[in-house]
Amino acid sequence: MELGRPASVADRTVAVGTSFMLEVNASAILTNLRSVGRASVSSLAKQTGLSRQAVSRSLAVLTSMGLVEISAPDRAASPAGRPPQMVRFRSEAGHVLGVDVKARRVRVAVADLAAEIVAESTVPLDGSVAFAEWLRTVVLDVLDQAGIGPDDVWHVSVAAPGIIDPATGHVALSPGMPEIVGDGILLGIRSAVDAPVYLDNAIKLATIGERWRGAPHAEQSLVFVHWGERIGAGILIHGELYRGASNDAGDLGYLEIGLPDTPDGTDADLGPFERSVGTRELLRIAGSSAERPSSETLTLTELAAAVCSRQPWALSAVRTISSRFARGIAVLRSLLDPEVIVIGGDITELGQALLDSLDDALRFETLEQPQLEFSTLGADAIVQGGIHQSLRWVEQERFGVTAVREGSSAAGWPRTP
Amino acid sequence: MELGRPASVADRTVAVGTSFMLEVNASAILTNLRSVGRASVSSLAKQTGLSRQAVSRSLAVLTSMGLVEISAPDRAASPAGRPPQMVRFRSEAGHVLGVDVKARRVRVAVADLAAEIVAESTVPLDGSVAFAEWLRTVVLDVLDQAGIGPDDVWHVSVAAPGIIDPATGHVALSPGMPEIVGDGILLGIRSAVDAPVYLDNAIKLATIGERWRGAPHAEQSLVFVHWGERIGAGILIHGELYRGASNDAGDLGYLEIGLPDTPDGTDADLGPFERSVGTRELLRIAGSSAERPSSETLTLTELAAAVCSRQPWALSAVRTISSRFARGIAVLRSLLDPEVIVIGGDITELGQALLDSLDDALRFETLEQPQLEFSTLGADAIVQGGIHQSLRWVEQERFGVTAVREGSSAAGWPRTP
DNA sequence: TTAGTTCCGTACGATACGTATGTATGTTAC
DNA sequence: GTAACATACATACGTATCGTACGGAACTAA
Repeated sequence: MELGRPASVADRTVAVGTSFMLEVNASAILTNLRSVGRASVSSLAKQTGLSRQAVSRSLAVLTSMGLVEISAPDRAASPAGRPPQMVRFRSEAGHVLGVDVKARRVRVAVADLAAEIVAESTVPLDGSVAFAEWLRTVVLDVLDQAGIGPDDVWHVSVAAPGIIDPATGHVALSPGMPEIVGDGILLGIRSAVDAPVYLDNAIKLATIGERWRGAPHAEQSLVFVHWGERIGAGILIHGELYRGASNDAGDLGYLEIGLPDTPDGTDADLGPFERSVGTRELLRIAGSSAERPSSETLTLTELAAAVCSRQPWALSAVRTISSRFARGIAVLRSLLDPEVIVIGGDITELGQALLDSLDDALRFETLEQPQLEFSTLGADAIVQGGIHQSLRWVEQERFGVTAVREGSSAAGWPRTP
Repeated sequence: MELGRPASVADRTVAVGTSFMLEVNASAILTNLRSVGRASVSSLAKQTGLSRQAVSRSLAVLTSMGLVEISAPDRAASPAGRPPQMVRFRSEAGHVLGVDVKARRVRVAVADLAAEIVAESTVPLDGSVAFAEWLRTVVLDVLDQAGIGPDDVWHVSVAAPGIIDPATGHVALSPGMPEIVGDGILLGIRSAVDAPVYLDNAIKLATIGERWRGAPHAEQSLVFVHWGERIGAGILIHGELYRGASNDAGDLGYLEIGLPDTPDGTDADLGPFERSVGTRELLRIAGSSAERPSSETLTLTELAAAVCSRQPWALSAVRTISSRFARGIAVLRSLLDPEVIVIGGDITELGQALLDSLDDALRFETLEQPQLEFSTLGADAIVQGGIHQSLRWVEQERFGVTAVREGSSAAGWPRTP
């Protein structure tokens, strides 16, 4: 279930039989075709450096696997001469699911192999029925909506809040959703579809989503910070999610860097950094300002409105919290030096004023600072990250070249008897 | 020169011609043989899953390349039957250089392809002659001592202090060694041997060395902290060195986490963290202790002796600095969560007392803390890291399977006409 | 000396690749 | 409308690799 490649000595790829070459070439051709969508045989031959015959052979295999399709000749493709038959990647050959489980609702998206979302559904949680059983019906409903059967799903990625071991999919802790602790999600999904399931923390998958759809210019390193009452981060390094030794990397909330803190005993459920820069502290600072006209409990949306109308007391609170958060960014910068830091979570309600304020606070840092952005995907990032994660699995396990050892070819490729 | 693999779509490996299979298999066999040293043809066949003929064919190619050698039959290898001819990896077929340039001396080590050091030399710097020219003679001397010629060197890795761009090998800044700024090192090495040269910051290569020889149990993530007057770190993630967007990741010295600092203006050449926990501050704290008998300027060696004899004033200073450093470790932990943190640099003179003191300071952290170790390699780590880096280049570029495209096979493998 | 075991070498069929040649199907010029 | 041209497709042939099969070589043990 883990996507990392072991690459040990024993697992080194060995070519046993000439059919291995076909496998290698078909995989290369498929990759090429997927990147362009439609192409002629000749253009594929030119791209890969193979002869047209070799390309044709590979395409025959791919056609029999249902992955490509030969469509009508297209005279527009080459101005003179016989018009080439076009080859198309059958992105409808398989589908993947991205699932976002939250305390109040579950969101499921079905995407084809070109990452195009073909069906999507957000369903409020129904507490009257067992979670696994309920999840099963939600998934089956979306599949029905997409017009595909359970067998058409190749891989599922699920995001949920809490502490999750992605190797097993076991949910160890989920303060906001006790019903998912254990293997309830896994069981629910597996009862609906017969495909590998990847289950991970929501922030991790959101990070993948941001890298992929939100900030694709961050090739190598990206940090996604979820900034709300709680604060957590996902770290992408070398284009891969980095989890750390205890599956705990990016635990910004418990960062302790000498910032002002609440008195002992208050907000003990939060970490030091959360107590200092989380939205709860922000609302406390802004709400208790002497200049503020009202004295009712302040909400984030009200604060955002006040910031928007440039109320001094609101701007002042944002500046205070920004300067504290900037200290955290500076620490992140000196240790990790990421290309981009993407900020998501409730705090983004504050809009450009917050970004400006952060930039001001970081202006005095000596080191070159990373690019700072708000998430452009918002809540979508999680589902998108799941889809991307699943498609990466498909690429590696079903489209990738398999290590042929001791005659046991891996799944996906047909044996030529 | 960069070892990372681009793996773009266009560069995807394509099998053009059946000789590709031989290449794949020979590479796999070579890897296998390298891991065991000596093996019979049959055992290699069993290991790789290939037929004996295929193994023999590959071995013939490898023999013609000079990489393997068929030695006398060994009756001990199989108790009954005809004794097998043994195949040996010719680790003397090529050599790599690890070079450690420091302000006062240069250290050069020659290693064979089995990473065995065959010659080593540490030469004090000679300021009377141009640096590049001097480096050239040092390198040639060591090669002479190893009994090999310049053509037998396949790759060189050089470590130097300062800000270095490993992509170009250009030294941008080196406060302690102005003579190496620019391309002096590159020119000196290249005038001695005709091989690719990798030039990087010393801490980075030390990190690789620690991972490889010092703490090989840290498979995935390791942070090497150089702790002296200055403080810097190298970060290994996913088994790879992580540099960050500005080639600046792990810049611990400029970490600012609210620790006690010197008054403004003092030690302006150091960063905040260095001013707070570096050896200069340690000696200042210990030296100004009222309990200390002498009032002369304290050296680290004297302090280490005092710690060893359990002088209260020395232990107290170590405790103070440890608790500050532990704060930095905690930050590192919450952001990066590495498996192991290896500490090197002058501070290791203090020995076990420092480690104990750090453990005490970290005991109260809520999160599970990473394993804390002293470097077992010391100054050797840099040269060892260089050798490892070079051998990795050799593996990828000369032993690895090359993407065969448009008939242009990569270097190393013979064309079969 | 003989049986058993293991290794080495050659022969054969299968498969994939590239090159070469011929055929099919379009556009363009007259 | 027909000829010339350009491109794509299809078939045939030679090359190289692999695996399997079989016979000879070398050594041990009875």
